[in-house]
Amino acid sequence: MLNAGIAADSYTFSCILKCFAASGSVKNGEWLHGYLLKLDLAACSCSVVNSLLSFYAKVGRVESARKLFDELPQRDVVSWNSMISGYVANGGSEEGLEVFKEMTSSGTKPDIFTLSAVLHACASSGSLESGKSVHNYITGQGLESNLFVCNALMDMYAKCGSMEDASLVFSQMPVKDIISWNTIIGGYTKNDLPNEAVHHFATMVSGKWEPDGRTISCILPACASLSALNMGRQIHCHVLRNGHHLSDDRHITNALVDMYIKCGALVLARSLFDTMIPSKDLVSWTVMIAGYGMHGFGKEAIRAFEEMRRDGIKPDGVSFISVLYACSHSGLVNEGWRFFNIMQKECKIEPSLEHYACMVDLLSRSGKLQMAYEFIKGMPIKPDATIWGALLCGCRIHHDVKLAERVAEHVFELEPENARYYVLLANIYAEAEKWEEVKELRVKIGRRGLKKHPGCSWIEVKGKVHVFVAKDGSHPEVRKIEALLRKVREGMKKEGFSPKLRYALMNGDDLEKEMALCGHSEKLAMGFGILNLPPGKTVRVMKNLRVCRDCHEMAKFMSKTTGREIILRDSNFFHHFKDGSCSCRGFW
DNA sequence: ATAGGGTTAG
Repeated sequence: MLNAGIAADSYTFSCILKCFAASGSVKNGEWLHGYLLKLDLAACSCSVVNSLLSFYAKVGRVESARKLFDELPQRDVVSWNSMISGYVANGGSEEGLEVFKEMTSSGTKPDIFTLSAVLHACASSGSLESGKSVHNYITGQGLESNLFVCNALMDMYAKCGSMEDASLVFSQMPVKDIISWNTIIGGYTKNDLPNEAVHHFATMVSGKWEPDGRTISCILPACASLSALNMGRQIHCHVLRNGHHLSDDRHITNALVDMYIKCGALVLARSLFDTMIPSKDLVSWTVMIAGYGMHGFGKEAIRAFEEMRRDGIKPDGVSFISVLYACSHSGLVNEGWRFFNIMQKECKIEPSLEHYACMVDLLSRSGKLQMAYEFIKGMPIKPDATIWGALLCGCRIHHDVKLAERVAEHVFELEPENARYYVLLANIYAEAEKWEEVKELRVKIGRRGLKKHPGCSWIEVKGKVHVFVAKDGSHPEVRKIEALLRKVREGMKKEGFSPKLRYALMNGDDLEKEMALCGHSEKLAMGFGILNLPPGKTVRVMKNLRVCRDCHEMAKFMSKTTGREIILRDSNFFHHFKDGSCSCRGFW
């Protein structure tokens, strides 16, 4: 065009800059910038300058954008907006908020584009405080009903962890669109409120809204965390019914594979994973590797990791966490060390706190408690409570009270308000029959007013979820279940399996301890499943905390005597019981 | 006909 002697106008330049931005052609854009300077066109056309600003932001040259922005003789609202969103898109939330302040004090009135960029900045820096002040500003401007603004507000509140505020915005919106629904559902899912997510999904569907791919990707992790296999299956059916535009979406398939894994359906997950030829990406592999780890198949996890690398996919930090966890859950200490080294030396990935936590977990689970302690001491970054907590868990498994006390000091100093760790130490004392120390800790928990999560287990039978809490006799069939469990216990004793009384975690005589063990929620749920599910059907039980060792023994025994498979999902691991043994082979 | 915005999977 230029060679033909046809003069380009500002529209031409805007179009071509958009092209350069989309293809990431930094050189071409910079050349055009120089060309425009010679023509002095940049000075007279706001739209061209703003195109240039947006070009620099999109190719990640936010410094060049800033330089151009600073030299502008006049700025309109789009210039300000481009500068703010340029910063935000390149990880400069703080700078974006600074520019916003400059903008308001310079007398340029922010519009809804400005506000969504600024809200995005608050969201990615996770600062609820600045988000709220922007919300106040929005209300002052009378923009609190605008659809775009509300969607951005909800997303900001969700990312800052306040679903109360997000749902308040949602409920007051005069008009909603699919993005509003996706944002609120995804917000609940990410903030670990899966029941709320499911509730909103149900409301959405019954309100004649058609879920799209994003909705599906938002709701599946909620099914996964609830272990709601039937609901997950129904959503999978919806995806299949709605044809290619949904089922070809890799986000959805990856989320489906993850859902099946976390619902205990590893075989289904693997066959779906296998259909993803050749479109498996890093996330697909990571999900599968983590899945094998969670189900106790460490060797398969390693095989998958190596297959992924052979396929030319470069592992990232998250995929290393998956493989390290898999090693730790299967007691593969040497392999774990190997991957920890590969990660740093070959892949040049700096280990994060999570990687260190995996290593501590790996060492302490396999009984190398002292080594784990030294490992923590030698960390180049400051260990947090989860790191020390992993070692504390190891101390419990291997009954090391002395080390536990030293470790607990670190944990309590770092997270004095987390009841979990006090309970953990109390359990360690209880298992060692140190009742005075147990009492002291209970007093401490009470004095601090801390709330601990009661253990509970649940099971789905005929479409209904039955929840059991330890020692809770409220379920109508609890007498029948207890009778069954007593019979199982007698059978176990006859074959020489005595009850693991130390896990009763109470001071008393043997009979009292046996009674307490019998009331554990996972036993009640398993017993209920055996009594109410058709013969031969797999019993799938979920528990919010870790499985008790005595319950683990009993599950093994019952899988043999009833000829049923039992799948027990606890807070982070699956146990598959079959013919008297468990897939975890003692590691968990 | 020209520049800027909101929601997904590990």
